[in-house]
Amino acid sequence: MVKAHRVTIQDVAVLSGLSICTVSRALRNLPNVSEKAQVKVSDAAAKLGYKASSAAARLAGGSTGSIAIIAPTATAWFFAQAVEAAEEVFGDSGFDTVLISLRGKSSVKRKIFGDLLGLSQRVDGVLLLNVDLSESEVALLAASGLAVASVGMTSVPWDNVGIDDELAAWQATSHLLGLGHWDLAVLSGRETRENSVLTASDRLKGFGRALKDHHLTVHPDLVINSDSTIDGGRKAMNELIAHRSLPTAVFADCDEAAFGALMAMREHGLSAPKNVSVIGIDDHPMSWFLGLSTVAQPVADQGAFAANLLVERLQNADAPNEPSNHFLDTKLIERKTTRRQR
Amino acid sequence: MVKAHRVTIQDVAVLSGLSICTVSRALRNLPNVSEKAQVKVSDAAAKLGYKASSAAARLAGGSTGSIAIIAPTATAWFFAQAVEAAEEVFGDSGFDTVLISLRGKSSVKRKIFGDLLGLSQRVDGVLLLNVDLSESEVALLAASGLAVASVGMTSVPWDNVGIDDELAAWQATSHLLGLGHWDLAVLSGRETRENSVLTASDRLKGFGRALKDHHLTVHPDLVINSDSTIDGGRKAMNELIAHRSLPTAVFADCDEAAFGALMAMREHGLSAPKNVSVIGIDDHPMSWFLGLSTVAQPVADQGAFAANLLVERLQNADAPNEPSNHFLDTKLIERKTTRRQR
DNA sequence: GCCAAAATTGTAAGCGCTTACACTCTTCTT
DNA sequence: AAGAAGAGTGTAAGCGCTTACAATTTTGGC
Repeated sequence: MVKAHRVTIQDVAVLSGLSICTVSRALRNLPNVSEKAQVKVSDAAAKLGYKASSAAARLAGGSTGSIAIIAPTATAWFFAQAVEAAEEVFGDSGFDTVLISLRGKSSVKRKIFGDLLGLSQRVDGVLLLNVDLSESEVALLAASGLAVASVGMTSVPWDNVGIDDELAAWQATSHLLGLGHWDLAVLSGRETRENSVLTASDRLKGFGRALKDHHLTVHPDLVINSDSTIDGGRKAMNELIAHRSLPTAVFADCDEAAFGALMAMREHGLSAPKNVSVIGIDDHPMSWFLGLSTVAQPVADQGAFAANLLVERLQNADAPNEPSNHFLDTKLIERKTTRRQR
Repeated sequence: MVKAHRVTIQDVAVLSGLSICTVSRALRNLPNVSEKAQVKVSDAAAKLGYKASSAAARLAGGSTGSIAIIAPTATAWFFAQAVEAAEEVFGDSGFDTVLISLRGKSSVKRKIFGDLLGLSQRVDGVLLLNVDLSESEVALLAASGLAVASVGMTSVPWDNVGIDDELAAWQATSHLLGLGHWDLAVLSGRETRENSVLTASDRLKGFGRALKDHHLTVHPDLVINSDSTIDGGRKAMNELIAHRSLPTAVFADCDEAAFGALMAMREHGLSAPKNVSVIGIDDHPMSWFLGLSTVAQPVADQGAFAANLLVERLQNADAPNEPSNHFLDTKLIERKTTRRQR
């Protein structure tokens, strides 16, 4: 048996009786290739099971065949869902997915932006999931030559998919207000300059707008910073219970934080909706079980949608249409952790 | 301003006054480089901010600087945790992480193994998370030239980290038995030939062994196949409730399935431990909240540990010590979903 | 039918790195 | 002190692909 030799473009060229150059063009569907040649090449490539070496392609100035997903974390429910959905789209389109989790470390983000050239050497595009970027970082990325798309980011010069975070928060808060609550606290995702969940500020805005609609104002003491995790929600709620006056209702800006809040309440012998009404955003699979009222959002859809936009950009780099911004619908789901305030 | 030109090894060579070749060797810490040269090169590289092009390196026969993580899914709690922990280790060691989620699709696995050569062209190593491999696939991988490590896989010719799944299941089951239950059902992760959670069969074994220790036998009707997800557990439990006689206790082989089981019970007006005692494995963050008895396992630790082993192999390819197999400890956590059977 | 323009195909020069091999100095031997 | 062995360094040939640009063939107009 002959030594396993990688099938190269050369082999395809020989088998199809054409030059390497023509093969290269045919394989990439470039113009100026006759149909005959096109067919011959695809046949030969198929017969040989040829797959271009992404390393060689990249080195010569072509594409790498991989896309990076950058997310604040890969463990939170939202991100795990979105990452997997996007990975599926990328995989089906023949791209490798490079996962980069910021893990709350500004150092990771700094490393990436400090070596954007390096990144662009290794991937063709970047999918950002709720990454809090400074203006200069946005500019850098936009100028990097990388294709970019994002989930949950607004006013950004590339395709974006998300929900209307302000509206979602407004829906949740209005639900509480409609139930007669007027003493509300909010567990709001941390918004550090460094890296955080961008949606948090919009959600806080929505909370504020709902209050305003009811001629109420936001009391700073009742805006609690909270990591968007179960533990974060728990700590935030504990703080609220321990150090501040207990409101009659709490809006957590994601379900996991709401879970944590419920936990904290339980630890203090409190429960929802008896002592405090609680509502979240997400419709996490556990929410139904816990009876958590929430505002549902399609998560996997967002990831897949954005991934598709990115792939399309990559595949027809020639059609430079405007960056688009898509909003997916959210829906209030009333369950058992919220009830009318007497 | 001069056009941004990638800093190449050539630049480093010129600045350090040495040949490209020496620079290349120095940068990779190969032998036969004088200390003087070593210093000059690192200085020059640092000053220039030089980073080798992984594409060029790979093409020339060097390493790619990336590692693939292959997991049955990226959304399940266990995998999300392990993936992130491993990604952190890889990132800190300068490797890119390529995420490949099988998503229960045998086609994905087939694609990978059908083009292992292609994979080995794109990554230096592979971290397998509970991937159910056939013997031939194991052989292929082992022969692929890729460095391999895994989590939760046994009798495999590469480094592995896991828990003693059989023991964990035994602990959970024994707890139930010790409480006086003898009519037990098990929600067991699906073990299709294609791709599934490998640990499932070991956990089933542990369940069986515990029964045997108590001179009981496993009743096939009470072994329910279940996806290792909330929804899977829910369906499995629904099936159990609807079509089979209700046991006094249920062992779910992961916490998420246990959550689903609890949900199903709730839907039928049942609750744990009143009607049925329920125990899982994992110690998911929600388990405490739900009072779920379980067997805790360190998840991020497993991912990080295995990732470190892999990185070490990659970094000293010269020291070919035996593949090692590490077991991390598990611990029974008794909470409120299990109680003594009267 | 003849010639310019357009369409197609081929040639060859890299992309930035690794590595076999040749070469130049140092060290030890004896 | 001459020669062998070894350490350190350089030369040059690729790795498999893309892409100017040159060469060739086809097309179309008159």
